[in-house]
Amino acid sequence: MKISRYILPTLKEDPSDATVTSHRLMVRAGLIRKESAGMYIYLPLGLKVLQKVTAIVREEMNRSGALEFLMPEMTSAELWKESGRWNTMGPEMFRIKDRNSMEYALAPTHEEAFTSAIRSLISSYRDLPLNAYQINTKFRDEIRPRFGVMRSKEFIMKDAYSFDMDEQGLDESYQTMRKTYRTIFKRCSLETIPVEADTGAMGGSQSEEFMVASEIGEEVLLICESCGYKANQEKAEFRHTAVENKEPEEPILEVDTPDVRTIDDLTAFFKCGAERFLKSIIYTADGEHVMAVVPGNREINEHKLKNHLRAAELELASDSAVEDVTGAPVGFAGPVTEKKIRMVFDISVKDIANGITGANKRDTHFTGVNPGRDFTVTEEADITIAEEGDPCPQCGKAMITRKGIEVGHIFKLGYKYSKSMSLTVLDKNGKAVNPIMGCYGIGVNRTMAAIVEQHHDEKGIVWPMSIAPFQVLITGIAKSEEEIASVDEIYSMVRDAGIEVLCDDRKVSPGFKFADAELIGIPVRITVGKNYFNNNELEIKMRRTGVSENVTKENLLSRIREIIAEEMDIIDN
RNA sequence: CGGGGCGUGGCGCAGUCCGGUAGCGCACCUGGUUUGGGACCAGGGAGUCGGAGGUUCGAAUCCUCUCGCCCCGACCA
Repeated sequence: MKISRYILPTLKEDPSDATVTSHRLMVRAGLIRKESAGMYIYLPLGLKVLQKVTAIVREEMNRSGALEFLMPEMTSAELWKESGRWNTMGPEMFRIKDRNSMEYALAPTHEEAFTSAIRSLISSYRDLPLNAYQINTKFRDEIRPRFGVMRSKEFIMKDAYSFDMDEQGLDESYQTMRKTYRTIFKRCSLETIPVEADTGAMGGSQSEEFMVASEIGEEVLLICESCGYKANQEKAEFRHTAVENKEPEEPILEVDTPDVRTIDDLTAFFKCGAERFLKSIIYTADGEHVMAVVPGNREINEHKLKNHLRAAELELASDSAVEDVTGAPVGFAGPVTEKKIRMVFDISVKDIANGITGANKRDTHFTGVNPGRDFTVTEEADITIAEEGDPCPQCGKAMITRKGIEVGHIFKLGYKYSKSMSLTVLDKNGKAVNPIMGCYGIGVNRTMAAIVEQHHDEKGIVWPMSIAPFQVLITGIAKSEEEIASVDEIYSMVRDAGIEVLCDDRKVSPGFKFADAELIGIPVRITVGKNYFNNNELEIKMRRTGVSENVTKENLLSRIREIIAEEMDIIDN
């Protein structure tokens, strides 16, 4: 391909709306253009990269034995009603109607669609195990799309769904996908960290997310460098050490605390550490009010709380609801009360001695509050967020935190969909049983953006050979007609050898071409200029290392093939 | 949805406070000179100043409403 016949709108200046490196570089290098908020156009160069990523995903999925499908993007409301998600999916799902008022969803995911499709295709245990997948667009009405294609309203996902006869089979399918994912990301030259993930309240027993460590990541990971425990903060546990030698109990006292509501206010007022307070927050879980009580120095992990409560919806109670429930304005709630409200205590609450808590009365707190004596720990669970430095749940060593971009997710679904949608096969005894399912997703566009995050320098993108839009860029610096013909001859030779090559034949200055070459990041650059016209020397320069070498025209092809093989080798090993 | 910011040729911005009929850089077109690290000269095309309404002799500028976009928080690949 010649650039003179290509659309390659590179930009010298950063787009004003791009805040992260991958977004900035993808726009500047002419890979993508914004169509509107959360929707992007892939220009020819960007599409090539996307196709390379897609090809790797497809190859590895096929190698794992999975079968590729292509599902409709418009999924009928009936499907979603069967599983119950028509109501629970909420505003994130785009819903549309046809002229006959038939309702559809623009698929945000395809569990229902695949379960339904497979239901009509299989009937015997002999058909299992089965892993069905597709590479297709997903639509999600994101609250806030951002970071370019990293989080968009429309994106390409590889989604796979496994069907097995039993848990052991599911585990095998899950482990196969786990391995496949590691291979896929490795082939994309993307370093990922698999972490334990939240499985949610709706069932599902095991789940891992594949994270790319990055400062712009929207996920927080807790990592134990000692034993290798890795988990998403939503899920991460930490070891609670029981306090020995508690202080002697003091009497409970009512204290006037005018307008002292927050933990910061309280520590200033009482001149003591935040851990002494019993932070009591009122939530609404599926319509029921719940008081969550945690030590004042810790944050509530709403995922853990939601899972513990087995709630579908969990949100902070409104100010008026708090007043109804506690009899006091927000800021004065506490577990010492006659009121009937469900309370969930973090497992470390029972160790607090002579604590301070709201008195459920305006401008009033209790001091000297002791669990067991002043209130009963009725319901106990781990409901706080693990933080940097907390002891690892496995080995007790201090954990560190990292930010991560989630590029893949594998999940043991269990029977949720096979049961709710009546997917059955006959087992060996002729009895109808529900297969057990797993689901496995990779964000393809996000993977592409994550690769740019991991492979760039101050001049631009540095594509790994495996997903580069072209393997080789020829930069022609020709003046006369003869020289132009000469560049063209080199280009034809490389192209005809089956090498993916882009030729910069534009009539612009060399510096301009070199700067663009670095911006778009094609791994190998061949400069055809005066050294070639005069001395038969072609310069090969590697984008990744900056190392250059000279070859003759005769040796060019063999040397390029060698370099491509070497670069692919680096990725594989 | 809450908080903050921004909408001016394709892109990046100035002009807005203090009203006088739109400008700069990049990109684009023509001609010429250059060209192994983002060349130069000359000429040129391109903007309902996000939209609607209002105030005014006169609005990019002031007022009202509205739409869009970006950033910070709760969802997710």
